[in-house]
Order: sequence, then C-alpha cells, then structure tokens
Amino acid sequence: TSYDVARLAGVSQSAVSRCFQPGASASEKLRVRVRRAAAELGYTPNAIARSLITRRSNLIAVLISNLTNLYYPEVLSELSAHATIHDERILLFAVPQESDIDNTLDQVLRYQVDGVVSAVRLSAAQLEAIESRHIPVVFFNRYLRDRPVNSVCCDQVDGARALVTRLFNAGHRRFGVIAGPKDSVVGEERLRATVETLHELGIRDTRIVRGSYDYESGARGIHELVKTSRRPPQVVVCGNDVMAIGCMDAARFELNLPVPEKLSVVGFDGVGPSTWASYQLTTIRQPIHRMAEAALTLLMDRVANPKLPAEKRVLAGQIVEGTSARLA
Amino acid sequence: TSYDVARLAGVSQSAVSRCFQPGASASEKLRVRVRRAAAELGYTPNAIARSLITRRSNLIAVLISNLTNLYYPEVLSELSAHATIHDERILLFAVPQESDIDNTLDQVLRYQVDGVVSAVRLSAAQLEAIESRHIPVVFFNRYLRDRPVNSVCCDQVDGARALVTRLFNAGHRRFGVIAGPKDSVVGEERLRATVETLHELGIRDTRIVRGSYDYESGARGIHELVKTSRRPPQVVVCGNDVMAIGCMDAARFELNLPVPEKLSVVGFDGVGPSTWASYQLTTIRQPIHRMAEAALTLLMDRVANPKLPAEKRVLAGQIVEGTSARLA
DNA sequence: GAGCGTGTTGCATTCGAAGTCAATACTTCA
DNA sequence: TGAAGTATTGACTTCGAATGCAACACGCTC
Repeated sequence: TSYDVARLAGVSQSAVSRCFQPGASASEKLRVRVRRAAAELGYTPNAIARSLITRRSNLIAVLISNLTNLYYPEVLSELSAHATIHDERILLFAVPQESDIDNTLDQVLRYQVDGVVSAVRLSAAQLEAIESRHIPVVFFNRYLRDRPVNSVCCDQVDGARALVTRLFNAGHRRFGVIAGPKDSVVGEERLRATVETLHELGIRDTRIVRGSYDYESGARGIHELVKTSRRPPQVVVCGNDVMAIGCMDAARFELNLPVPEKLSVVGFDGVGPSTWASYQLTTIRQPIHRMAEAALTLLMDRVANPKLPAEKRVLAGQIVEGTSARLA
Repeated sequence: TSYDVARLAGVSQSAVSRCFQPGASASEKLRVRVRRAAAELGYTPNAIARSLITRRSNLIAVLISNLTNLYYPEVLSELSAHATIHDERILLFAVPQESDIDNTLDQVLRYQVDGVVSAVRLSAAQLEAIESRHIPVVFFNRYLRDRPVNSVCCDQVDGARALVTRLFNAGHRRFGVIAGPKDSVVGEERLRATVETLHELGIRDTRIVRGSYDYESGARGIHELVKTSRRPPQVVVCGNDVMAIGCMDAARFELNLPVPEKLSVVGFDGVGPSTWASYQLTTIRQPIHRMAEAALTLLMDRVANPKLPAEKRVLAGQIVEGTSARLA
C-alpha cells in the first residue's frame, strides 16, 4: 500500500518509502506531495514489512515473572517509558512458571526482537540460546555467577551493611532474617551481606527463615522466628518490602509485638505501600527509574554495537527512614 | 534461512514451511528430516516474515495507563496469560498521558496488531481510526456512551447498590463519598449508583469529594469530608481500594477516627493490599481473571469473524466483607 | 555554454516464509 | 496389472517496504 500512495502522488514506491524516513534523500516538494497522498489514503507504514528488510524490529522483549509483586509494575512502567525514548516497543512476556521459560524464549526468538530485558532467571544455556542469535540481553536485578553478562542491579551489599550497622548502633542485638527464596541471586546477596555484617559486629546466632517474597510468607516468617527462639528477635530484616509488611501485620495483630516498640522491621525495595501510614517502612529504596534507564541504554548500545563487552551496572539504593524500626 | 534448512535437508523451502505448520500436508518422514535439519542449524521460524504474508501478526496491543495503580498489574498479568492461550503475544503500551495517545495509536497501527485491548480512554475518533483498519478493539472496564463498542466491565451498579443498602441496614445514615475523577466512566457509574441508592433510601445530603484513585487523594478526601461537614460521616464509600486505604490511614492516624468504630470505609476493586491485616477492607472484588478471559475471547472471536456486532459483557463483582465497615 | 558536483528520483532486488497450482509418488481396488 | 484416486512435494509468486545503483536534473563556476 505504499504503492497506492505512490500511485496517487504520481511518484515511485521508493520515493514514498524515503519520505517516511528521517535521514533519507527527498526534496521538500516531494515530501509534501507524498504526505498529502498518504493522509488522504490513511496510510501508515507497515512496521512488520520494514522490520523484514531492515532486520530491526524495534521490539524489545521484557521477561517478567510475577507482575502481582508490587515491585515489578513499577519496573515495567519505567522500562516502557525508556523504551519509548529509544523508539522501541515492548513485547511483554509474563512468565507464569520457570518451566515455561523455554517456550517463552522460543517466541522471543521468533519475533526477532532487537534485545531482551530479563527480570527472570535464565540458565546459562537459555542465555546462550539468545545471544548466539546476536540478540543482546540485559538482566534486571539479576545476573549469572559463572559468566559475565549485561546487568543492572541495585547495590544490595552496601545498603544492607549500612542498614544493619545502623540497627546495631541503635542497640539491637537479637536479629532475625526473613530471606527470599534460594534461587534469587539478589536475595542471596542481601542475605549474605546481612549475615556477614552481623558477624563482623560479633553477632553470630542470627535466625534465618525463608520466604517467597509475598505477604503471607512474611507473616509466616515472623511466626516461625518467634516460635523457634527462646526470645523473639528485636529486629527482623526482610528480603523485600512485601514480606516486611506481612511481618509487621502479623507481629502487631497476631503476636502482640508492637512495631517498632518491641520489634523493628526493615525491608528492601521501597515499593509504594511501604510509605503508607500504617507501615512507614524503613527500607532500601531501589532507584528503579535510573535502573530502567541504565538497562535500556546498556541494551541499545549493544544493539548499535554488538561487540561491546558485557557490563554490569550497580546503582546504590537509598535508605528510607520510616518508623518501622528504631534506628537510634 | 528456511532455505538453509531446506538445503541441508535436501528438500524445498515450501516443504520446510509446511513442517512448521500444524495442519499442513507433509509426511511424517519429511517432518522428521526437516526437524532434524532445523535443530542442527538452530532454526526458528521468523514470525515477522510469516506475519507479512499471512496478514496476521499474533500480536495484541494492550493499552494501559498507570501501571503503578495496583489494579492494573493484575489485569495485565491475566491478559497475558489468556493471550498465551490464544497464541498471541502482548505488545504493551503504557500510556503516560492522555495527550500521548495519538502517537501511541500510530504505533499500534504500524505493527499490524490483530486486536487491541484498551484499559485507557479513547475518543470516538481514535477508536474509529483503529476500527477503520478492521482491527477489533475491546475496552476493559470502560466504554463509550455514544456508540456501541466491545467491552468487558465489572458491574458497578448492582454491587454498589447492594453494598450501600447493607451499610444503610447496618444503621449508617451519614454517608460520604470519595469518588474518582470525572473522566472515569466506571467511576461515574459507581458514583451514580451510590447516590441513587441513597436517594431511594431517603438520604439526600451526601457529601461528595473527588480523588484521583491514589493513596494521597484518599487521605485528602477524608480530611475534606470531615472539614466541610458539621459532623463527620459515619461511612465513606471510596471509588477504589487505594483511596479507601488512604482514607483509612488518614482517619486513624490523623483524624482520630478509629475504623470501623467511628468510621466505616468501603472500596472497590479488591486489590491485593485490601486483604492485608491492617486494612481488611470491605470492598467489591472484580473478577479480573474472568474479565480478562472474556476480553480475549471477545477479541479473538472478532479476529476470526470481523462481522460480529459489538458486544458488552458485564460480570458481577463480589462483595468482600472485611472489617473496615460495620455491616450489621 | 561546457563541465562538474550535488541533490533527487526510479528501477530492480531483497528480506523470510506461506500459499497456489501443477507435478509426482503412493494406495487401493477391480 | 492398470486405472483412479489421494497424499506429498516443488517451482514460483506474494506480502510491503528499504536500499544499491544508475539516471537524471539542477546549480554553479570558469
């Protein structure tokens, strides 16, 4: 149908094509004539056909697991905004389960996406399957241990150290941890940083329980911590905000442990509800806006120049002082 | 590169093509041979090229405004799941502002999507621009007043009537409303249903304030209601859960109005946090799962048969009895 | 006015797979 | 064994736009 426009405008199809590209050689006179004809016919360039010949789809695959997790919607929103800036569209893959990833990746490949932003775990083989097609991949708050990959992460270590140290300095001695699941790399880092810092401060008997990043597991976590210790912890470090919120609610309403008077609670992420008056969570806020920006920049740089080496960008989180923890 | 596979397998390109289609005529022997060759070369069909010839992209555009609104992530998640069932991928358009919609729609058209699910407001002209290309559109919890369109909505009216009636029967007489913005069609319906029901029950002096569906506006709303009335309302009907939560927090922590003892609060939507122990919101839960299913079915039916007339599906919401309102 | 350079334009080809149609191979039954 | 019918396969064209290359037009200089 660029032919239709061409016919109506009395020019060649190539001319029409060039009128819809920014840098192409076409006189102003022609541009006007073609645009008028296009408007008359309601012509819009076909991105699919264009992609076929340019080998550039202007599509970015975004892999996300549980959108219902409060943290991811904000990530997705920011990624979308930055994709638009780079003139890319988002092909969304909400991966229901890990076992479905291979099917998902097959679809990713079929659509000839320009790049992939993955907020889900990928095996080395899965990553390799994508990169062998020369499609750059950037991990979001994730990476692989055994080989370098492009990734953008929030610094878990420094934040955790600082937070734990401040809690220690405020007089807390009995720590509990509600960690994320073992397969979360950043979760394990948060955990490791927390435990290491406590060790350095001379605290060795920290109880650790596992959660799954949701509200219920935060509530279960504090129950478990209380049940399995002689004395309840004075402070609980949670793997994310949602678990921290679950923990606070359970502590207050089920365990009769007022927060922060009898129990301090801290989280990670800085999701919207963490600032709600009922919680006012002390947490480490991830700079999601800048992380998304970095992810897209990293990705588009590699689309432009595939030979760039893998890069990991680590952005500092910011401690948000709420009232859920006694900090002094 | 389907040619490469063909060459390696010693067959024609058409044969390869047919081996990757379910219903096509190809012998088992050939299928095996081709699949082996494809595996060896790591071949994956190019969906872009396929779309060009089949005039079917297997792409569905999803238009969503503020992903950060707790309610939309769940919608998106369900839409994604159902799209997968219909073998469609989601092209996500997170519309930052209403003014950007025209640019967004231009992109939607370029990508030759099979259909559009819109959770944002579209003008009649914008809708027409899409449908004139024979692309079916389904609105999600939205519709146009002046002309029939495909849409899936949660029934606001019956739910609101039932809820208000129960609140009345529980003895509440002084009602306040924190409504959504005027441009939200479903918000206006909720409001109208609430006010009408109150009228029928003989209550006419209901104070109404406007919010913008976020936490802060819920908090502002209750302040305003309290400030501008001789006596504070006994119950506040909020346009959505997030405002209800903001209202509860402000009532409890800033206005010294314990919920539900001195103030009952109800919401709409049934988002995740509404069930948290701090809130236990009484609300009308939208059947998002079934709504998404209906939206996709409606859409795919029209992809298959464009001549189907517009249809509006209204699903009932379910009252969730929390403890945020005295109901008896 | 001839020669040269720059700026425009059109022709023909290309991207990768799907589908039409005709040719061929294989079955089945008399 | 042969005829008729069905299943399988391949050659060729098609989808819609981008681009290399050649052709042409125009402006400028000497």
